[in-house]
Formats: sequence, structure tokens, C-alpha cells
Amino acid sequence: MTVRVRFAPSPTGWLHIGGARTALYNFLFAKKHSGKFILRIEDTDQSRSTDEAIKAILEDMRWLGLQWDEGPEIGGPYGPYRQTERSHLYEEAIKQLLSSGSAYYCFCSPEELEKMREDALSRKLSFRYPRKCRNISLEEAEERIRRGEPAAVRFKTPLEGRIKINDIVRGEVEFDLSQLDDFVIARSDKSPTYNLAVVVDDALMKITHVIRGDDHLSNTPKQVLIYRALGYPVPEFAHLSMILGPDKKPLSKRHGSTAVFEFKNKGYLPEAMVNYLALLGWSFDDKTTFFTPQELIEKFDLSRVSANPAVFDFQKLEWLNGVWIRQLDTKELAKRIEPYVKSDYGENFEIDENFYKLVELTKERMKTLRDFVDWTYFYFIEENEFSIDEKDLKKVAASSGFKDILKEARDELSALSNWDRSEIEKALRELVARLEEKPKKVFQAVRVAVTGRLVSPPLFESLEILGKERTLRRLEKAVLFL
RNA sequence: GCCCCCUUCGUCUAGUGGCCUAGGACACAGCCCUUUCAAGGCUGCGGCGGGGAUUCGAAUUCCCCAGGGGGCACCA
Repeated sequence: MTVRVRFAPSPTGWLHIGGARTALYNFLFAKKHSGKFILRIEDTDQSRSTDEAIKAILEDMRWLGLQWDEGPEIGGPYGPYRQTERSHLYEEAIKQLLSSGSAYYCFCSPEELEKMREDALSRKLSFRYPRKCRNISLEEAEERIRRGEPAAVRFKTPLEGRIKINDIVRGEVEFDLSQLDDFVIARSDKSPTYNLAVVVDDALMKITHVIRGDDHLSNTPKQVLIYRALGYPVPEFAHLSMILGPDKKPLSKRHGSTAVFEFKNKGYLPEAMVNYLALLGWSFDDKTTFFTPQELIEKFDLSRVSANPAVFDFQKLEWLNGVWIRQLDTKELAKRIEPYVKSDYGENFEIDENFYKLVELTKERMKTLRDFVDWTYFYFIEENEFSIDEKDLKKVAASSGFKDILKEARDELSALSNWDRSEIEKALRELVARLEEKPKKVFQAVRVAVTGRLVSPPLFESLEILGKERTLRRLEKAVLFL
């Protein structure tokens, strides 16, 4: 039996961290077992679903490297892969359930039921549909429908018994059927409800393992009932716990970024996102934290997924992103950074030697790709727009001899015939010795004057990349300005 | 109200009866390296939700409680 799993988002917004993790676990499980990863769009709620959302979700999934084997844009043998295009399949299933006696028409109006529900709620009782229409015969019901009466379809839930499921991450979970009521499987407009649609789709798409969010656990017994009534094999289930915010509440926008594209914009690498997400609720052993996508595929194990909800740690993600950045080779890293430079300094930017040097220089201090543009402000800024950070300037300018140091530095550096890192260092160190100053004092003075900030990439390399002309100009300007 | 799930350092986790005076990672603190910031190295801080029971022995098994979360729709 070949493994077939699916990720089934409803396109009502962007792909979120939680959804991304569910998709990832499905993907990893499929790849690990040489199975198929299917993407299905659950857009039955037409009022909230949009085509833009579908596009965005597909884009984010591809960015993360979660390419599906069957689904939108690429098709597959069990399509269509959008629920709105599958209505006839649901109608057929409903018809089958009706004629086999597993379901029945219900003529109770939503208003009537709503009233009963409110009433029960106000008396602190649990509401369950009273099964008023359960014994109306199919013939009678069809007659009433012919006369124009609206009717929903309900599943005829057994009055007693238990449903046991063996969840891969949770183990055995049992439900008492007497706790379930006769849930609606088709609305009076004939459209299927979620529980019916998922089962029909998963069954027809031959899904072998349903890996999804925890919030669906209590729906599972209802779905098992439908599988059985329809005569389909029941798949394996694995319910993933939710992702929480630092306050232990379900992760949401108020905790910070939750949409995948936001992390992309901030300069996170897809590999780092995948690495982090994989570790959020799963571990390989007691020490390994770095995994390439390929290693994840080899090592991922659903049964090692933790059942308790995990708090999303933005700091750890950032750290891991830094780890990923540091181990990319410079050329590759430069390619990843390019778009961020372009978005800040113009589309006509082109990768050159200096860019590679800057990447090398900042590589080990970046946490996100966007940090690069921050670190290299001094280089990319137009010369006439260059300015020194006022706070930083104040800090160094307060000490005695600041101006003299800059003047001397300018003289020493302008005398250099070879403008390279080691010559620059030699000249400045000689200056330190001659002035009998602390190295730190001299270097910081030059740093502020030339890079505009007290914190910059290594000084000598920065000056080399900046070039003699620009360096001297800035020193000159600083001397005059002070 | 009913049903279901979850509970090891602040956070992610290792741990399946003795290897645990509970291991790793992030964060935090200190030190080293150092021209700044990082990176790196070292050290430290810090935890089995509570109560019973089983056992020679329990983080690990069982029961109860508490806390957190999810579900109970003609939403998905």
C-alpha cells in the first residue's frame, strides 16, 4: 500500500505557521515513505474563500519547498482538487447514505433549532438535536420535499456504542456514541457540510493517513461513522497539537508574525523555517537541532511527534536562521540576499566583487537576510546622503583628541599607495602607537566617521571595500564638520 | 454543562521502572577571544503541576484532583 496524505487548507487567508507545520509533517511523512503528498483546497465556504488566497497559499508552500504531487495547477488522477468542483461526488454519497438508511431528511428549521439551543444553554444543559425527524420514512420525506418543504440531511448516529481510534500521536482515544447527535451532513441547499465532504474526498483520493490539527480530533468519530456507512476503509489518523503564543494562547497575529510570507519578507530562509517548524513538536534525538530538508525526510517519524502543544519561540527561530545563514556558502548566500538589497536600493543593483566581500564580512553576524542591508548601510548609501548617527557621534566626540585622531588618520591613510586591508591596518596601528592612544579609541573614532555608526562590520575590511576615495572624503568631512 | 486532548528548566525537548544527584538546545548571566557588533569556547542559572497507590526502586505504571486547550453549528 502506498502512502497517500493530504494537506487541505481552506483559502480564507494566508498560509499560517500552524498550517505550514501541518503541511510540512504531511510532506515529510509522504516523502519518507515514498508516498504522495496531495493538496486539496477546501473552499466550500464560498463567501470566505478567495482565489487570491489560493494563489498565496500555493506560493508560500512552494517557497517552503513543499511541492505537492497532486493538486491545483498540476492535477492528478483523483481530481478535481477543489471542493467546489466536486459537488456531484458529495451528492452521490448523500444519496447513498439516504437510501441505505444511514441518513435521513430533517425538516426542523434552523430557527427552531437555534431557539432550542439557546434555551438549553441558558439552563446550563448540553444541547443535542432531539432526533425529531429520525423516523420519518424516506418515501414520506421525499413526498414532502416534492411539495417544496426545505430539508437538511442528518446522519443516523447509533444510539449507543463506542468508537475507538488509534491515533498515531495520541494513542487510543475512545468516544461514546451516546454523546454524539445526529449531525447534519447536507444543508437544505444540498451543499455538503465539512464532515461529509472530508470523508468523501479523503476516501475517493485514497488517503491512507490523515495528519491534521488537533481541533479535528472530536470530529473524528463522526467521520469514522461516515466511512463505515459508505463502505470505505478508515484511514490512520494523526492529530497534531496546536502552536501557542508566549502567553500559552493559540498563536495569533497579536503575538507577532504568523503568516509565512511575513517571515519571508523579514529575511528568513525557507530551510530555517522548515528546520524550526519540524522541531516544533518533533525531535529526532536528545541533541540534534540542525537538519537539512533531505535529512528531515530521512529522519522524520510521526510516532515521535509530541502530543503537547508547543509555544512558538521567535528567538529560537532567529537563532536557527543565523545558523543556516552561516553555513551557506558565500555565493549562495549572496544570491539569497540580492532581492532584499534590490528592494531597498533599487532594481538595477548588480552582484559584484564588493558585494561578495560584504556578504562574507557580515555573514556571521546576520540573523536574517534583511540584517545585511542594515550592516552595509555605509557602503550602499549615496555619498551625499551619508550621515553619522548623532547619538553614536556624541559618544565618541566627547572624548579628547577626537578631531586630531581623525585628522591624523586621514593623513596616514591618504599616504597609502596600496589600498588593501593589511596596509590599512598597518597604517592605523602605527598611528595608535605614535599617538600613544588605546587602539579602541582610534578605531572607534574612525569607525564612526567612516561607517556612520559605532557598530559596523570589521573596520579594515570595511574601509578597503568602501574604497580610498570615499573613506578619505568621509574623514575629511568629519574633521571639517566638527 | 457534556465529551475529548495536554501537563519535564522561562521556551522547544530527551527520557518507555534502576544508566537521572533528570541530558541537550534557545534565552539569560559571567568569563575567555577581541578595534565595535557578532560568531566561537568555557562556566553558571533553572524543571518532573499536586495528592494518593503499585514496587526493593517511579519523571517513567494506575487512580483522583488542579490547571491549560479543543470540540459540542444547515463554519471549516
